[in-house]
Amino acid sequence: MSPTTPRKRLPAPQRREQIVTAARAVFVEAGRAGARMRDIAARAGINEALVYQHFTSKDELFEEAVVARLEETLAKLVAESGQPPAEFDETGKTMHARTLHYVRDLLAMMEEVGPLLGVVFFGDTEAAGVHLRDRIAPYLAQVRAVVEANLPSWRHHDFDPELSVQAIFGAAWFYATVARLEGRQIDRDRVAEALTTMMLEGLRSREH
Amino acid sequence: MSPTTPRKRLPAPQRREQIVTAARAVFVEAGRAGARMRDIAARAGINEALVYQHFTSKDELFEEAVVARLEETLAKLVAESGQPPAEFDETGKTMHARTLHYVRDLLAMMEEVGPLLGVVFFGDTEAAGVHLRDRIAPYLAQVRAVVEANLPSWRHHDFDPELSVQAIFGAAWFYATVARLEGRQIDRDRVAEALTTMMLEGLRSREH
Amino acid sequence: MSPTTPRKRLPAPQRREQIVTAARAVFVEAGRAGARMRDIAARAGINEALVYQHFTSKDELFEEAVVARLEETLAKLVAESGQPPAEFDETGKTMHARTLHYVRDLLAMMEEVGPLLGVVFFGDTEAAGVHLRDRIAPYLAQVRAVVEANLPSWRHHDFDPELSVQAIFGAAWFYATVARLEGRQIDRDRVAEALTTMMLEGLRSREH
Amino acid sequence: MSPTTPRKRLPAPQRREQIVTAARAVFVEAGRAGARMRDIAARAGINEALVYQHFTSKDELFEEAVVARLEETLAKLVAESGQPPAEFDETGKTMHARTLHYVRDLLAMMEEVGPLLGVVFFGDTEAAGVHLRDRIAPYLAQVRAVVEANLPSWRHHDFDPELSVQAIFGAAWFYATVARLEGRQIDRDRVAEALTTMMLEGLRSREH
DNA sequence: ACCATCGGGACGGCCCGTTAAT
DNA sequence: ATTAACGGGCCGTCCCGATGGT
Repeated sequence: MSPTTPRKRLPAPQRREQIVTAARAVFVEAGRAGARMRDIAARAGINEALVYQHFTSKDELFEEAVVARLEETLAKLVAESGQPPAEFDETGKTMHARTLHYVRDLLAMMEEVGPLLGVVFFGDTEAAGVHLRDRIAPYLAQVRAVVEANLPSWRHHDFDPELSVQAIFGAAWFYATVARLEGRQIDRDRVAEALTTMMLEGLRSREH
Repeated sequence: MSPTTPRKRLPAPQRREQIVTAARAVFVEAGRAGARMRDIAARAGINEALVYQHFTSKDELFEEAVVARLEETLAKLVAESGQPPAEFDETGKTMHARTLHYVRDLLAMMEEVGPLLGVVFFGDTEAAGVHLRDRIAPYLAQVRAVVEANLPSWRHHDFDPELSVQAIFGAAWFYATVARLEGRQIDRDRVAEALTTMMLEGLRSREH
Repeated sequence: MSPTTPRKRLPAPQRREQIVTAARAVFVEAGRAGARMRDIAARAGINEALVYQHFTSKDELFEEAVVARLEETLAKLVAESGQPPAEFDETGKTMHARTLHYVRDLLAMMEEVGPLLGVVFFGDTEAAGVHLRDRIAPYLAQVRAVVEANLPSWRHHDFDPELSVQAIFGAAWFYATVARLEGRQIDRDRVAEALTTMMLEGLRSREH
Repeated sequence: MSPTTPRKRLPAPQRREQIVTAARAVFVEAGRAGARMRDIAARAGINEALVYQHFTSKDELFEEAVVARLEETLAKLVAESGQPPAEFDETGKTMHARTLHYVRDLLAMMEEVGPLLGVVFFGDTEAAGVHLRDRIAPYLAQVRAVVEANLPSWRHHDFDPELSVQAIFGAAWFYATVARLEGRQIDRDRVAEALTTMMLEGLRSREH
């Protein structure tokens, strides 16, 4: 009906992708259980039965549309994050730059998949636990590993890398979530800079 | 009637509370749409119809069990948070103590109502927006107001109070969520101290 | 709506019975898979959901409405069939009378549950095999046992009791089935007499 | 196309036959309504849509695969059954031989199409009535006619030919059905001989 | 006033029989 | 001969009113 959605006879992979996209939107809007297969089909502009020619169940569709996408994006983020340290970072500028880069990517990712993370975490507690352990925690662990590998290259207080990683992750997630729900756009550069500075330098200043 | 289940006649407020508690648990486990009135009644150990004599609908029950509880707890947190500034905090110790106190309360709160926040935020996008605006954002705003009121009393870099408040809020939320899903306990004192220090002093140290 | 079906608030056992009766009729009319839960509910004059408060699934309903009923009726038939032999039956009159009695009961039973047997046997092959083995064959075996116990009491050719039992069973079944499908009534006395005579005396006469 | 399944272009009649055979098997296994077009296609090793290029509907396929086949086989049975009487059959041997022949053919037929008969009779009552009247009863009538035509040629008691024909038909059907469901093979010669003797001579012996 | 049983409109996930486009 | 598509319907269940007992 709408001219944007080509109505008929798509090759299977395209159709799959289309369905996955529609499903993602509906899952985000209504939650895991609240999402209706009918709505997903409708949003994809197709018949409900057709969905079942590409996915065997709602669960499978959720897996592909939400969980897999979330994982992929996390993987990409982590892949880009960390190189081994260079020489000792006397001024801390390198550290700042690298953290800033990571935080900006993190924010970008959260804009995209933040809702997915929420849907996974707060859709069904049992499933959430499994997903966290199998698909999400490993990436957090990798980021922590990078942080730890970098420890010798800069001057820092004693701190818990795992906690720090989760803190910045959570900060970005929440900030993106609020912005999304308020319909605001994120000024990624500004926010990333602010978060990075806060983390590395702290809010308190020790000189007058 | 059956000898196995001795039915009890409870006064209304008690019954309500019992139902609300059961409902909260089920909403957290299964999400807003995924929660079944059947399960809620079963968990409260009563008949399904009885629920409807105390609450007119699932929505009302959700409101009371999840949203209202969330709001109450937030209100309590905020109420405890901020006094007007004392004299100028030269060493920053006062600031540290007050922040630490807040973060510890925040963590405690998140353990309790973190899941509720998640269920509200990721259950139904439309409702989430409204809840954020009407019931949650105001409290964040109050915290920010306290932060701003305190600004003259300590030495600090230039920073965005709103962002900082959200960052710490998100950090605590995420940390509590992960711990819950992993079945871990939170060492509230340690974590609060670590988060506070990170925020105020930063990770980087400027002296060798 | 119809005055014959009392519309509301039946005690559970009555309701169950009502549903079972309706289900039986629909299963017979449309076959196991062809029967629609909607039609069953409609014929019972109730809502479909109510059916599921008394039976957990279509399969369970089939079991109770068709298989259990079939088994019960078979059990009753068999229970009435065989006493141990009396003294030697010189003229064969006793044997005739007893066989006649059995065949008449058999015919009566077939009018009632013949269709059920058909639905079980030709609804789903796999299930049919199980039902035959577990619920029907035992009764045929019992009848055969009675026949065998009676063997010494009358003068007979050499014959296979099992085959004979199945033959008369099948004959009665088929006859009843045809009559039902043709909308005819069975003249039970006449048919039982004819079948009995045929079995015991044969069609051929050896004297002019 | 795919290397695993070499698709073959079959001439139409072959393809039809292939489909019909598959359909028959599925109809027998699952009943008329329980049979799925998908399963039929799968069993024929072809695509589901292809079925619809040879048969316009499931009903037509049922007609061809089940009803027509049943009718054909019945026709063949009847065609072979009855010659006009020879001279008077004093000893009854000829009658015995001819009956035996018929019963053996009947058994053979039942092994093949017994299930089809069941599916027709117990799939849908309404259709069953029509099929009985139009396609099956006529053959039974023909057999009865043969029996009646032969009446003067042998010495017999007074009996109802129609009932006798149905009795032996039902006996054979039931016996074959039980054997099939129990996974047993039928010893056609022995069973035919036993049934024939039982019918003609009866079970009771009048000499000591 | 509190509680359970009985009852139903509406819809959820899933898929069946069938048609068009290629 | 295949791949893509869909109208409609099935089984099962969900949320919720009435009705009746203690």
